[in-house]
Amino acid sequence: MIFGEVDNTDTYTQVALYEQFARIAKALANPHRIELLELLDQTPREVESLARAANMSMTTTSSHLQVLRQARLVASHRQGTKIIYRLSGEDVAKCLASLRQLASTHLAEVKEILTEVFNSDDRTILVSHDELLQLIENDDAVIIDVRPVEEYVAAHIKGALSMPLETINEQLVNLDKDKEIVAYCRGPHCVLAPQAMEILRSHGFHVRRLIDGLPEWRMANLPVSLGAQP
Amino acid sequence: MIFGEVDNTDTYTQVALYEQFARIAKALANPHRIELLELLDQTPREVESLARAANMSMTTTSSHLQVLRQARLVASHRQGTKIIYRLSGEDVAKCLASLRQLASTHLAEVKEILTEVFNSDDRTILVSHDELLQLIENDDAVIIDVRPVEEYVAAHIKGALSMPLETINEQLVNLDKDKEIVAYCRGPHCVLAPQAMEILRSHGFHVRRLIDGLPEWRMANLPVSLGAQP
DNA sequence: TTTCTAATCAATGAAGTATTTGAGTAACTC
DNA sequence: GAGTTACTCAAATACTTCATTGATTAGAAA
Repeated sequence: MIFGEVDNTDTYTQVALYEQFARIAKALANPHRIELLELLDQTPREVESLARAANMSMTTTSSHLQVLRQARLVASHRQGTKIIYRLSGEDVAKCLASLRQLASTHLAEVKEILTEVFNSDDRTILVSHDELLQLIENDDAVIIDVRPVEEYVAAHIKGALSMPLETINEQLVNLDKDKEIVAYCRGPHCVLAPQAMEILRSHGFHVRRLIDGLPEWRMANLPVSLGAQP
Repeated sequence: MIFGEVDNTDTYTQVALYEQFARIAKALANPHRIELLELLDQTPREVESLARAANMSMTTTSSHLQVLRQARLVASHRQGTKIIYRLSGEDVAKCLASLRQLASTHLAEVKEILTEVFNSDDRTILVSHDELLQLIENDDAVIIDVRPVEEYVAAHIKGALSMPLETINEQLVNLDKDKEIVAYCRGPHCVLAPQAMEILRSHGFHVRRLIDGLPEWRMANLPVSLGAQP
């Protein structure tokens, strides 16, 4: 065994590994695909639903999904005429979270957006998992899920009401002004809950917000319910 | 305040955030840049050293470093005529690790390479952090660092000998055949230590390997020494 | 000052990506 | 079997990325 040969072989091997790592990153290297992954982290769903939620054409959505599938970030199965896509594992969501974290600690642009949209988020307004659990147990607050109904139906925090941002104005009458409200949405960087808070506040409600979103709650093995609102 | 307006603003905001997350992923989406980051995770170093280690031209290396810097994954400072690059934070290495993990659990290509190169890695051959600490304390093993000298000088496991792969054949005479040997390199997917093991085994040594590499050891706050070998 | 070293910049062509349009296919309904 | 739904595939186009070439800059040394 000649030394040089081994060295070459293993240099190629190392490069092949770097290529595979980069392959995953390439699949993540597009804003639309990031959005698709975050949508799939809420619940598995068909192409049409993803296309609508991400505001893209079916063909474009489909081709992005192919890219994600080739990188093994998503998997799919057929259900009648529909094809249901899902994240291929929990580690995909973890990697996404790690990307988000990098962006929010290092990129000035992200910090700027965060202070702008989440400006109202001082300590006293963010609710931790533990605190929300307490509130649920003591029935001390109304918890509202401001994501689209479809996502609420797939999974929501136990006891939460569905109050999608699109229809929140019509549902305000059902809310008790004397009770504290806790809103939540898709995750720590989702703009739905902050926007809902603004609307509710302008109507005189006292509202706080969960520190992250449903996927994090689910991953922490905290109580989740399925199905539509009674 | 009209509802539609707010919705639009915040849709744009959300898209802007996805763009920033994708910006980080784009910077990671190239095998050479992954390699540069792994090299920088060993130790900060100048462009020429990176170019040599990654087997690229200075110009190409420099331009990849610009891409990494624009995504704030690396930072740099001048030292005389040289410009020293470094990772911009610990979370960069963590994100890389998360990418590697994704690739090794989901990509068949990676699994294949891993079983091929790391085939000799059954349980009994991998040494954990705890076990290596024991071995160091009891002086029960010779620990060898098979990375290039430059990286050994920057930081190495306390008590380890520098035995770079390139010169390992000449250094074999210094090794005690009756003592156990533990090799380590840049990380869990670095091919240096597995290759060193093969060479040592073919010469009749009993050798095992650390489960990961120096960066992980350092991050775990385990004992590290600096400087050249006495 | 001139000269050297280390690194960046600017321009090019080749290769790869994203989106649209239009055609094609699998499964279900009637 | 005809028609519909939900999706994928193929070709065309505009755009981006990569490596290479040669030129340029900042700082150190002579």
